[in-house]
Amino acid sequence: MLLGRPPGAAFRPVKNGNAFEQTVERLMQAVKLGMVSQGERLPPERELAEFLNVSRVTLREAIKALQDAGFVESRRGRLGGTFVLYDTCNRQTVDPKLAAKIMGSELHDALAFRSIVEPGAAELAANRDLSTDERAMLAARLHEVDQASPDRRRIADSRLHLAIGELSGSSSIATAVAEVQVRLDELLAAIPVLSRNIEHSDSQHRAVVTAILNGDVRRARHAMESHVAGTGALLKGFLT
Amino acid sequence: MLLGRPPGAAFRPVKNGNAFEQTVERLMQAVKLGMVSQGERLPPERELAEFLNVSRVTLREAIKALQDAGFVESRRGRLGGTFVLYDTCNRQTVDPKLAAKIMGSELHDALAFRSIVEPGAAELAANRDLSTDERAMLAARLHEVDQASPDRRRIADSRLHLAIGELSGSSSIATAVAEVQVRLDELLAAIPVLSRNIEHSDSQHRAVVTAILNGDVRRARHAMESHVAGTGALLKGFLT
DNA sequence: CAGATAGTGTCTGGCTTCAGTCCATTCCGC
DNA sequence: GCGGAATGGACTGAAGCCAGACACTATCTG
Repeated sequence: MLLGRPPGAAFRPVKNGNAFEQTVERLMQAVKLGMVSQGERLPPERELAEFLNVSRVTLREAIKALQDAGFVESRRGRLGGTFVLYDTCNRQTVDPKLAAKIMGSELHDALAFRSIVEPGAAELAANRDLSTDERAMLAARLHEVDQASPDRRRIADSRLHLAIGELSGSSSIATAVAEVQVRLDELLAAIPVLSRNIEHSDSQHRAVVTAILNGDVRRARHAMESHVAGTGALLKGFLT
Repeated sequence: MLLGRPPGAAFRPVKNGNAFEQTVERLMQAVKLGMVSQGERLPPERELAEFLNVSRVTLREAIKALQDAGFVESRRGRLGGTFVLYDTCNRQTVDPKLAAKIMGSELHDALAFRSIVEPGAAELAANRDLSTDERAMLAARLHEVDQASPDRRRIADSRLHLAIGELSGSSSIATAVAEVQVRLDELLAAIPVLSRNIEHSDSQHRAVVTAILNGDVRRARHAMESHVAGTGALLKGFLT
């Protein structure tokens, strides 16, 4: 695998892999990041296929794979659909080999990207006029993290960050936040759950959410900057 | 085209279209944004196909399409390759219908994304230890914009922004900047070339580049923020 | 009980895309 | 000049993916 210098953004890949694998991965992510939770139903196949821009056959093959792996279950009939059985807590922690592989610039890049995207999302969210529902949803996500048992903490954290992405009001930003979460998820799950770290992280979460709810743009950005810098440093420290 | 509510980032498309069209578009972009300029040669087909993650057949079909359209020319032999004939200055300006269509949230989203990504890129670039070559390259890009004739201005502007993206040191950020440029390119090309606007934009470009070269992180971000806010407002004003 | 409805499950024919192989052309170094 | 190297050009068989039609099942509504 001896490639020459990598090309710039001009000739980056047009696609990432085959449709089937991509679809499986996307669905797994939706479960692992808590975008759909245990017991919930996925959209009907026809809709989902359209969303993912994939044929129904391909989508069904992907779902079949998840069924075989025991993650989802499909039922027919009017109230049928595909339901999430286990959202993957109790995941095995990342193996050091993988971590080392990823370390080589992948991690650095992901963290840099995050340090731009997430504070931006917080800023945009703080700058918007949030509806009552949106405010309630954000508060609920924060509360989930606060109350989460250790094995559900990671997923609750994801959901909070994802929510802030959505509240930015820009679907591109929301997508970017989701992408960041996916890239870092496994590594973040490997950080040992020390109460010291958790308290710190929780207080930063609170600061971010409070600033957003108060429409304090500068503080929202700044709080999120500290937060991602903090967990970034933790990650780098833990993986070296 | 009556879709229900759009799904969140969870079920965003796995791919955007067929490989052939995507490839054509990617190559066109590389030309239109000045990533490869007039007279320059594309990488050899075998490499390029690997970069784009597309089979050589597909790539060749795409190149064939560009040949038929008269944008590139291929020559065989040891010093052969595929050469760019015309980088598309003298493009027709955007038709108002398209603009109106795009206006509906697409423009808003693109500008929001840009307002996060480009200042972030400037900040990261300012924060890096740039090599002599990199510093020279950045200065050269700035000079190109300054000196550009009206019909080459858009392309020079793109190249400057793209360069800052690359200098961020994060390939994800570089990609995001490229994506933003692609999304806004046609619209930006439609802004009338008033010397008032140009001077203002130029002085902002200078401020950004100076701050980056001086390693002044805060000023770099701030200057870029003003710049994108400015052209954003100009765009919205012009298209309504 | 008899549709109507909203889902999953199955099949088919055809287009797209792929990896691999070999050919043709041009230039370089000896 | 002559052989090697670097490129574009052409072909093939297999695999992937698609749109669409049809079948099945469970629930709701009258």
